[in-house]
Amino acid sequence: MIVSSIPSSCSSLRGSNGVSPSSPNTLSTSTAAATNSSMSANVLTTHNLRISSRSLARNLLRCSASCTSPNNFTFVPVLNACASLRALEAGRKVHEEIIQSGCEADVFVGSSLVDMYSKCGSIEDACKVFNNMPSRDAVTWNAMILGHVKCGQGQKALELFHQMQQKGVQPTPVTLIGVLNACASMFALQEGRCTHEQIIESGWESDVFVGIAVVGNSLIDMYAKCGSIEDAKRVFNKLPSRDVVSWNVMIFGHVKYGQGQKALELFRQMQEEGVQPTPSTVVGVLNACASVVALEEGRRAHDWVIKSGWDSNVFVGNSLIDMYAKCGSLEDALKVFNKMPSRDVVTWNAMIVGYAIHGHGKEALKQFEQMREEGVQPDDTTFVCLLSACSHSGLVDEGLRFYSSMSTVYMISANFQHYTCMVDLLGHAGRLHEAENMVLAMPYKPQVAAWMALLGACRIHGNVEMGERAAKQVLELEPENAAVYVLLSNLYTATGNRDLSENIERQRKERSVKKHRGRTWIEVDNEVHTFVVDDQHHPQMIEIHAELKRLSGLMHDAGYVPDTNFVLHDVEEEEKVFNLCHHSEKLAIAFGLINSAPGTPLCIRKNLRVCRDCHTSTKFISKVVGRAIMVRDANRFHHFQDGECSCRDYW
DNA sequence: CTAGGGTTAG
Repeated sequence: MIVSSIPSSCSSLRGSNGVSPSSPNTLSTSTAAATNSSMSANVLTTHNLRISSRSLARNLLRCSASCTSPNNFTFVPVLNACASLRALEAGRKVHEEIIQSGCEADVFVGSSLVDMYSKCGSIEDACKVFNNMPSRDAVTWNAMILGHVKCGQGQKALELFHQMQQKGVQPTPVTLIGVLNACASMFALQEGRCTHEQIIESGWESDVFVGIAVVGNSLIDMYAKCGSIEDAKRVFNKLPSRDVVSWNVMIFGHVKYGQGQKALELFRQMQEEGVQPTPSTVVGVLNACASVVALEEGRRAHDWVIKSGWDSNVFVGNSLIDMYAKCGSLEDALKVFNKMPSRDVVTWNAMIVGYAIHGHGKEALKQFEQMREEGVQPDDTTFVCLLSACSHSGLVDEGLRFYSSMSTVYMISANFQHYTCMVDLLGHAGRLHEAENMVLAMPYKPQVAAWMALLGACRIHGNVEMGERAAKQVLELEPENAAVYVLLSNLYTATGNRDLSENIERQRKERSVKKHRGRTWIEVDNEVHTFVVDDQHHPQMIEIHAELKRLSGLMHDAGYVPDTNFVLHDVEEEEKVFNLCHHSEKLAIAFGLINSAPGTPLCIRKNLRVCRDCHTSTKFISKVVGRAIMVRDANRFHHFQDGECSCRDYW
């Protein structure tokens, strides 16, 4: 009956053959579908997101303008369409018509308006509509809560939840999803726990765990994002029915907290249980591969992506680029990039970063030029990527130029990450005073990262006074920051202040600040192996130690002299006597040499920065065994070959 | 009418 109410001028927009996303007629067909409430707006949301929002919005407008008497049933799907296409202006026009037609007071229409405005990025308008509504139901409140979460106002979302309860409106499962998302977005573990308790106490738990996995999944996600993997696991194990999203959030949670291997195990387990993966799963798996340099495992995932036909998915493509770059194969990253049918700004950023971490600054800048030529608008992350590319390659002038053009040409204002990159860039280049001025010039309270970058630069260039200033600032903000003690102690040692160095170590111990353990990963025969400092538990430890002894002899003959003057900054115990076996990196290298075919390059990943001693000894190892060794540390790649390293900025 | 998980940087 709704269809029959559409006047003849709209009939050209009406389609009866469903929706075919690839045909040029999709626009008009689905617009009519949206106008027909019985077909629901889902048809439109699922099929048309790829189509230019402007042209669809035009069609919608044309349609709604020519319909003589639209009612509340016609407005809702039209608002939905505007929301899913982020067509704010079209949405406003529809709003005007709603006011004229007098359906403004309808709860359904009001809720849809709130939803439309918040999805189109105008939370102010959403609030205005909400405040003027004569009656609101749970859906209205939900739309408001979710709207605030999506625009980053988690605190406001929680306040709305409390108001909703005060007004006696019963929360629905969707409310809980919104509240849990709000907690996750603010890393508010306490608040999240309270919500969990509330769910149990209120007896909504039966709904949560039996009827709808979505709330359970949101709980897992909230715990994982707030850093409590243990709680996430507990909820996961209690879920009576797990779906693919339950597994996905677990996989992501583990990757994010440095447990890439565990994430890969979860994925295997998921397959054993016969759960069908989704593109999201692949993204999680590729992230996990990138985090532990599992190149072979990553390639297998890529094969499977192609078989599943997901290679045109932008998220998947972006993750593939990232995985290949972080696993050391820029060639494969570029191949994926070139084959992608559609790219977004993230695709370009990922490629720029790929070049950056490999120390190919010039290529990174070329990639940016190409991006501009193709008319892709850079975002704030693009500039973080570019500035770090300049920093890694010592391109100071270029970095300064990007920094200024960012705000003048691209209208992107500098955030604290950009400042940190600039401090790093200037500091590495030895322009310490300019770097310090950069920190002091930050328009907001300087963050720990900026002071750390300055301290790192002082360590490289041996500026004790400034280093002490920076360290003091960090400790005021984060007294538990172990890296400050390590860097400062190394700075003292490097400048011949042994007493001061020992003193700072003593202070660290007195305040019981624990150093992070150094960890190294290496993939051999499709399997990832992990080593920690002073590892004694590996089944092949005897062979590994024998190999290190052999290497040590060869290196000695080749002229290697260990630098015992330097505190090894990734060892747990204060151990100044040089010992090859301490470093997780050396254990991994020895393991790789024993277990892989001669001539194949070794690719290693560690969680801390490569220290000076590791750097020198790895150079020697690459020389005496004639193997290329690639080490990916916390920030970048170091390519060692025949006793040389491609990276020259620190040593 | 509202509804869970996804890509890049530090």
